[in-house]
Amino acid sequence: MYYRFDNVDDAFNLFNKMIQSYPKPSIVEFTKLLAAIVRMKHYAITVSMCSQMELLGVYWDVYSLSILVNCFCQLGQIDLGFPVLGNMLKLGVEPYVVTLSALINGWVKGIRPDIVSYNILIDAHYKDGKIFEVIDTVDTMKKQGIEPDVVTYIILVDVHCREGMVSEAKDDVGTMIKQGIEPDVVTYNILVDAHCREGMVSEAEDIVDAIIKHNIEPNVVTYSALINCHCLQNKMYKARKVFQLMIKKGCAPDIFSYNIMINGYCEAKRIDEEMELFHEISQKGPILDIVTHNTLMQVTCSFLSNGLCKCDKLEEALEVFQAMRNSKLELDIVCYNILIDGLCKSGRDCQMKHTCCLGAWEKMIQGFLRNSYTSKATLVPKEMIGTFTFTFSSLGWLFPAQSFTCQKLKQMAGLNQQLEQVVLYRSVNGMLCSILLLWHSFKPSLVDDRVFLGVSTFDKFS
DNA sequence: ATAGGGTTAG
Repeated sequence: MYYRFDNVDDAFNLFNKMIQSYPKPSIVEFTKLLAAIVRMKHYAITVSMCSQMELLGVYWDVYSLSILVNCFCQLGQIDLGFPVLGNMLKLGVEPYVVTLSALINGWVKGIRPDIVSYNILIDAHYKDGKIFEVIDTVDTMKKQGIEPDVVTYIILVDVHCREGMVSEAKDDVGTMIKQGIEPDVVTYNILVDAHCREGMVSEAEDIVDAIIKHNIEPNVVTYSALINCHCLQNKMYKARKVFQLMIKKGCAPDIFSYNIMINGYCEAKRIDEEMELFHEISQKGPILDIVTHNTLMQVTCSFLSNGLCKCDKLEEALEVFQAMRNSKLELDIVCYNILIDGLCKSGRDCQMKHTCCLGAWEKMIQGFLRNSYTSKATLVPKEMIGTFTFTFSSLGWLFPAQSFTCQKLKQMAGLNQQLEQVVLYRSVNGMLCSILLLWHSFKPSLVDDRVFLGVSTFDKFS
């Protein structure tokens, strides 16, 4: 049985029931719940739950550990995350030294890594840009008598594709087949996408034709990659054609396909068609997500640089932003960057900036409180850099490192005297991550670690 | 029950 939730709150409620029940549910039950939350891409919440489970003395197994480790990887917290894992497992080892290799090297109490553990680690190394480690881990795995499977090969194919080595990626697929591992639609999707990115459109189309002949049905990802390919070349009529073909073949467009189309129309400055499509999804399509909204904000903000209709366009972007704040959508770093960029371009309207800062503040505090990272916040020191106060905090868990955002904020702070303080956060491993803008209504004297330590201090602001 | 693919800012 799987869990499926419409929103995180329901999952959260169930989790709270589970940790209060007696006898306490088995790790299997917890794992099913965690898996459901991971499917909703709420990695930080999952980590937080794992940490509470540890306090309850739940026994970990290779499945639950894989989920946890994967969350760290998805959060881009490879260096930071694994020590926490080590700590959680009470290995009694110095923090910052232990990594997932603890699991791989068999240091973790009797839990043997399986093919999934290895694939997660291989993928994590790859996403971290450590290609040597990718190869190394594959070797280690083989030495342990675990042979690469289709997922392992897919990562290797992806490595070659992202390095622009498309023909090498094709060779990988040949090797797979020789090893008796049948490439699946995911494998071919990577190849199709890679060819599109290299501008080899007809080759991409040939691959799709070839896989159909091999009785592999293209799926929504295959079609989306092709659609995106045409969009990137500004050939919207072709994109539309594939979009319609997909529907005709009984493959329902998902939010990705719609977002790709909408973005394509935006880039082509065909706003009418973009809005038409937007209304189409609003009525009968999948639920609009953060990317859809961000794209809408982006298209209005893109007018700002042309020096056209400055204020009303920014007003439009702010309306979208407001709608997002009122929704259950979790605002992300791209959202803030688009808005901050728009604010910079549009001059220095205080009211607008106020809206932006307040939003950033509220969302971060909400996320922070819900994820209950209070204990992590106490672990970290504080330092001053330049004219800004950099405070170390666990807010980095909410947003990954973004130096661009920080630059924009500095620019903005310089422009606006009323902005009393810009506080930039760094995660423990020293990477710039989230931003918090403190508006003048918040007393600067409260700008210290206490601000982040929980509800009691938060009350002072609300 | 866990792992892999397609979208938005710079």
